Amino acid sequence: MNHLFKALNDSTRREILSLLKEKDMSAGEIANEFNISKPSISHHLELLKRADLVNSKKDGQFVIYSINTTILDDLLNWILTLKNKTDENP
Amino acid sequence: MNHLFKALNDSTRREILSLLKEKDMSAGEIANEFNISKPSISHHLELLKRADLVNSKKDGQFVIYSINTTILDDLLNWILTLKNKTDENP
DNA sequence: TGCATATTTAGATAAATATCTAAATATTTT
DNA sequence: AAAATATTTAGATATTTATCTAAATATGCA
Repeated sequence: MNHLFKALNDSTRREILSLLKEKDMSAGEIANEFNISKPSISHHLELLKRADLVNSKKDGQFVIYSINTTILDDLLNWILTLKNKTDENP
Repeated sequence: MNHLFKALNDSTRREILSLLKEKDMSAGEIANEFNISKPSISHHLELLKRADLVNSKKDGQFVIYSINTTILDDLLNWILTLKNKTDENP
């Protein structure tokens, strides 16, 4: 859960997820959407990967990133648990 | 949204929310649950308040904190939007 | 084989953050 | 009014983090 919250606590990374929601993209394509150096974007992608929010696969010289939303179910459950004052109404 | 993600990106603050889910507590009661100084807890509570995740009301010399989960609806929607690949299936 | 393109790794730096102790403020009690 | 209790504010410090440039590591192409 720590990795997940950490990954989401940055607007650039959240924007990357929004982009990947629409379509898979290479690291370079993603970097072109921001006024941030490619190494910085690479670092952000690494944190997203560590949180299991994105997958990557090598395609020739490119690395294609895709979103993985299954991990967000954990977050959904965490939130819903917090919203249920007790477990009396599950 | 920035304040919200920032507030949640700390395990102490998330634990505070879990405590407040069960019952309202004073700042001191909260602090007693952690091996962290009271000023540090006070700082965490301030960040939770800035994110609108908790409310506080003064009761004599005590300050009673309570959880506010309505702001979590924004987070829920943000997650659900991300999970819907397109808006074709709303 | 050698050059161009794509991405990551390394190392440096400035800003943000969690924590502490000491002091200030507010309230209650004696 | 003075002492005790509860909480926050101030100021300091060590760690984490986002960012950069330069260099290293793939891969593709001529």
